[in-house]
Amino acid sequence: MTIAGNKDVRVRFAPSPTGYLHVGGLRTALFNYLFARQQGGTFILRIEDTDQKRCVEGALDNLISTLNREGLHYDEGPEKGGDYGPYIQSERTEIYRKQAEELLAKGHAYHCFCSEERLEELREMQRRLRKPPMYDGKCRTLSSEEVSRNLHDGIPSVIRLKYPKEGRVVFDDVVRGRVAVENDIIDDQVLIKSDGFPTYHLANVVDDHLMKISHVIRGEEWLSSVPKHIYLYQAFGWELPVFVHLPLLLNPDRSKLSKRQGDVAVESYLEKGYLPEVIINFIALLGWHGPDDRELYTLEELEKVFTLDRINKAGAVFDIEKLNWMGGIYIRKSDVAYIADRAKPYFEAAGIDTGDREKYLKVIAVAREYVFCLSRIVDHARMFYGDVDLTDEQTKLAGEESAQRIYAFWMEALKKRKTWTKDEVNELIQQGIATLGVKGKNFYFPLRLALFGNTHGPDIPTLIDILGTDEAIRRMEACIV
RNA sequence: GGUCCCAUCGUCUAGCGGUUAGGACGCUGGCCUCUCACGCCGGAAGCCGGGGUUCGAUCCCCCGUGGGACCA
Repeated sequence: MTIAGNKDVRVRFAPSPTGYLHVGGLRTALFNYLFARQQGGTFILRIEDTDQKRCVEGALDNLISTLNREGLHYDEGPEKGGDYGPYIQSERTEIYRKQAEELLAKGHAYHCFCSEERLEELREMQRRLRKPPMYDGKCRTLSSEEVSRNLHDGIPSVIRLKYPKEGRVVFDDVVRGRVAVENDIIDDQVLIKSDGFPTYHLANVVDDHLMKISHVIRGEEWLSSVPKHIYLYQAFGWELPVFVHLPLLLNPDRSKLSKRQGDVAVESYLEKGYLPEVIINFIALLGWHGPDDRELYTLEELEKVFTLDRINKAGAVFDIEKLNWMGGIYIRKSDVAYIADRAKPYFEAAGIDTGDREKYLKVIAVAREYVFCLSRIVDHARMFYGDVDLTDEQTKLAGEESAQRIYAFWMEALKKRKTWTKDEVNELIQQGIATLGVKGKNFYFPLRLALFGNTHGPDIPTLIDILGTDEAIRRMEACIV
């Protein structure tokens, strides 16, 4: 199972196209991808859109583009193709129908003609009796004559799994170990709905088999439906895949990560300018940990070291604080030009002209020190472009007599030359302090205010270097009362 | 309600019978520094509870408690 170069390893990420990619989904996709790459296997994308109610226009394109932006390129799937297509379940309904027929013929499934009303009443009664809500098997024993008559009469029906009422299932999960479930608590799951579409359970098992999926790596929420799946595999006479149920991603209150409690769409993190590689790195560490204390990994590095046996069992809270920390690390450690290019759209959106490349790079080098995502860089960069806006209080500070003397000194000094190195500016600072008799904050704050619009920020030589001598003079002039 | 899963600092986690229980985020003290940010150094903070097994349990078993998921 851990032999590299295993061509038989075929895994899939099988999301529903509900409009956006959930971070939990991305984590599942990532682990599938990493396992495939680490093993030299195949990573497949399959779209589970049999629940038409949940499908959203444009969701598929969005899904694919997000996966691509995150670097999780699949080997087989929609648009790309492969030997086991189609990879969209709604295009495979004929297959499921045939498989359901087979189950019917083998006596592992049956037609159920119970109305929605009866089912509702049944549930209501079970609720009152504090019994687990499940189908009572009324149509299990229908004679073939009754079935064909009902079918002929056009009574709406579904096809249900004829799940055994006795015994127990025992199966192995790579993460959980051995799991045992009593059969009597398992419902006669609907396989084909009245609209002819299959349910998740049927489509999933059929596709996993036909697509030769070797390892089913998915979220823990599916663990409790494994017995039904196993029964299906056995009913068809198919070999079982290896099950790998991943721990859930959790909200801060430890419930399953949901839209209710913050952003869960990968796209929205991307929009905010979290680097794609940050999201991958961060999410890889939710439920998985490398062999040492390392926290920073590129996708390629993860591909090398990822193993299933280091997956954790317990759910993991999605901690935005730590994501932010990691975001900041990447923004500071990456190449300035790379960050500059990535940040450009945010500057354009803010109406800032980044045409002066040299200046822009200097701005980015400074502004990135303060942020954890690209969209925020602009907030720390806009003062280098356009005019400085001072509050009343700041204007008052700049208008003080000592501040005015400082400006006069600098305007006079800077005029002497076109360009100044940082060292030369530092010399000027020393001169200024000496001649004006002002030092420390009293010297620097008015300066930073005039040049930058804030008493906190980069050092003076850096500010003058970025702005250029002329602009620096102009800005101080603007502060002269 | 039933079933299943889970349980180490607030959070992410290392640990696979004997460790001063390690790392990271966050918090915090200090250093750097004109300020902020970065960076660096230090600190506080954890084995859910009770029984076993064992010379010895964070680790293995059972029960409880708590949390979660699924079923509708």
